[in-house]
Amino acid sequence: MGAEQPLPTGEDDQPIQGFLTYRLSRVQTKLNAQAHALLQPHDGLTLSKWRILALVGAAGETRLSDLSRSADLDKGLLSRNLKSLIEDTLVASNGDKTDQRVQRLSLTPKGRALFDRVLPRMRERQARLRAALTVEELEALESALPKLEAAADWRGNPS
Amino acid sequence: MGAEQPLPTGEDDQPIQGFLTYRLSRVQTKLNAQAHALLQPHDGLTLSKWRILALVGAAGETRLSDLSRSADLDKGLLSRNLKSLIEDTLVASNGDKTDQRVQRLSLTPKGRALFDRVLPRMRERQARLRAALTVEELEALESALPKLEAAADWRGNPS
DNA sequence: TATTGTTATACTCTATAACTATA
DNA sequence: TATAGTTATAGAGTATAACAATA
Repeated sequence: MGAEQPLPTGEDDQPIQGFLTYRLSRVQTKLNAQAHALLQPHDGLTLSKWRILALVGAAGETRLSDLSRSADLDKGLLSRNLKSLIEDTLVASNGDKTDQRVQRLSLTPKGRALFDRVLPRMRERQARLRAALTVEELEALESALPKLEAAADWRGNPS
Repeated sequence: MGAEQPLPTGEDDQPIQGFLTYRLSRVQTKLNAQAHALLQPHDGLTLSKWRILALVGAAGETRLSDLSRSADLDKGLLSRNLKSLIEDTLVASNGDKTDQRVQRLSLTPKGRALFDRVLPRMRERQARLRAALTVEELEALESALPKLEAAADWRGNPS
């Protein structure tokens, strides 16, 4: 067991409300509620469904395994949400001729119409969120997020 | 602004993967998984339970309605988690003499011991997350989060 | 009437894994 | 053996609201 250097915390008595993760979580909760409120009037879209709809729409044509890899989404979640989107005739699923395991996914006209109706609202949301920040904050945020994502892999020493 | 074309991946229409909220959500998912992994070995604490335990621990003595207000937590969530914490004899609940609706909450010795055991690990986590960022990123993040929280109140124009 | 706290309902999300059918 | 995708399960978070007891 190597002696580890204590990390410079600087704020050793910080209460839990001050934890970065606590405040991130609060913001995330509010952002989710906002997304829910914006999406709900549109065919009862959930955030997951909207994201999948948008990913399929952006890809033009894709498949479940590609979405799972590129967007780092669970394939079970994808499968269940896609099933629902297909039942609502928002997404079309067509068998691939050369690989019969594969379903080729694309938006139906109805799905495309929904996508085109919702996207501007979600873009406006993004624009408003960005507008609430200074350029410096925005840039720092963009560079900080992948670092936090990487640091979230730490799992502690099994002491 | 001209008419926007929802092209597959143009330059001025940012794909959904680039949305700030999308990336925040990814980070949040990983942070939650990290917290879960760190807490799980300690009496199967969930993140909610840990937070409530920590809030009670920090307050010394408090009550459900105070926690709900100060930490902006749902009282149903609080009640259910507290019930479980009380069953595990981690939190003590004592009736208030002057107001019989109120339960006064505090940590039991067992709860205090768990708190004291877990807190250093969670502090180290915070320190590591902070250490992954530059001072500028950290400061920008701290000033950006409340702004995002406020901007998340926007609900769109009912067009 | 308002507040404190409990409980019920219902849905979503996350994680895991068993399972099939193809390749 | 590996991959594509489905399905089941279970736990956790979230939102809403009905409800009882007390103030």
